[in-house]
Amino acid sequence: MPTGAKRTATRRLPLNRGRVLRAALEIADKGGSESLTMSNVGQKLGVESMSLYRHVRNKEDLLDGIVDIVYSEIELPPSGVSWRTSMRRRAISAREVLARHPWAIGLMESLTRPGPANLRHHDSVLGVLRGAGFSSAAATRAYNLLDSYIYGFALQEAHLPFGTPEELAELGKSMIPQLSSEEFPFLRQVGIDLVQSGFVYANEFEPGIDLILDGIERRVRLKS
Amino acid sequence: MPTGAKRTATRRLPLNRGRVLRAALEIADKGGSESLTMSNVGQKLGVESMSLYRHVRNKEDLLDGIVDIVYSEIELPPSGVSWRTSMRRRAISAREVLARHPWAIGLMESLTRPGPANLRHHDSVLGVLRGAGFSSAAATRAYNLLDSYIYGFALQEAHLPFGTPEELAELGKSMIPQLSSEEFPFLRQVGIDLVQSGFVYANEFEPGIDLILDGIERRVRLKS
DNA sequence: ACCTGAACACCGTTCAAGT
DNA sequence: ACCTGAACACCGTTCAAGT
Repeated sequence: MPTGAKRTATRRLPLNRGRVLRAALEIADKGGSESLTMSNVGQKLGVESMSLYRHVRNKEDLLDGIVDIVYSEIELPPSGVSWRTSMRRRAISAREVLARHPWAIGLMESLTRPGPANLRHHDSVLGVLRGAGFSSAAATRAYNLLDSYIYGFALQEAHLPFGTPEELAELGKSMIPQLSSEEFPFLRQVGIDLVQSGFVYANEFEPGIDLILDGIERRVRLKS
Repeated sequence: MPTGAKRTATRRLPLNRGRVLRAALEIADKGGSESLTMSNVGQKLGVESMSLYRHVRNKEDLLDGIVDIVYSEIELPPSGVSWRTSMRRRAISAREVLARHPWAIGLMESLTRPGPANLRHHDSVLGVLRGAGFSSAAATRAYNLLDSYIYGFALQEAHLPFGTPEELAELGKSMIPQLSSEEFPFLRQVGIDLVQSGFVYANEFEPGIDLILDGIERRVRLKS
């Protein structure tokens, strides 16, 4: 009788939207968005892919759902500190979350149909900026500047073929010799210099955010 | 005899990589990346999808190819002007090209396997910055700041459900009433203000680039 | 109430066979 | 030399039928 007991037990846990979305998110985290198929999600839950359609309308709905979960992981901008500190903390959290779920960056179409976590997040950010005296136009501009930088940084980071200086060094060893000094002299030289100085892409994020916060303070905050 | 003459004539044009890539690019421009299937590309060329494999290794190769074409459309940074002017012109061109080919932004994975246009572009940008006295580290930082902003801006622009103030107004009419004043007060207010003032997202790009160029001038150019 | 077998339309891709 | 028919493995999705 105990034959297949475990499988049956696993099955007994009733399926629901939350379990489906969590399974999908784990699959995407592990294998990227191309591994996220309805069939894989079903398998992870001990169920056929067709069963999922009772809990999500279709794959698009599933993607919207997991993108909103990712959004919910981003720290809301703290209150009780200056707008700069608050925006800085939020930006760092956002990049961290996107680095953890790199597949999510390419799924921004979902923002056309924002989920509840997304809306709440937007409202909080705008609240902090408005509370610090930004006009609606200035708050929008500041928000857009920060998010453009954050998403663009994350987008590039997600597709970087190296992370650690060691990986960069390895990549440099194989790539740099292929860059002819006549055709790509600057690329070659900069590549050599970066490898030699142990460049770490991730360290570039905070100086960039500070530069942008500076500009916002200086040019955006009290405008219109 | 003239039966099918035209079709035959079209077929006579020998297939080659360039024709395949150009057809693929047109399809993506017209219908987005989800309409870009091997079958559609073949159809556009009067050929079965299997014939394409003589000219591209596989679909990934085809995507790499069209992304590099997109890259080639971005204006190289002009020389003979200040680094700021040069970077500004390049940035504006890059955003314009990405707005014309919004599907390309999600295909950045291809940057792991950069094509010739991509390499040439990188080399030119680094050349301008190095020529203006930027160290390798400073040039990398400046380049990364600009590109993060450009890509992030384009990524958001590509998924914006509105372009013109009229579209924004229409969207506002349908969305704003759904935002409860208790749950999303700031989002609601900012939405109302933006609609009322005729906000145009695209106009935000240049002030943002100028803010970043300012920061680079001030903080990055002469460092390390 | 919840799950699935069978079926469909559509992908990318290979390869032997056609011209 | 260039193209294609047939075939395969894999998608997302619907729906009638099962428990």
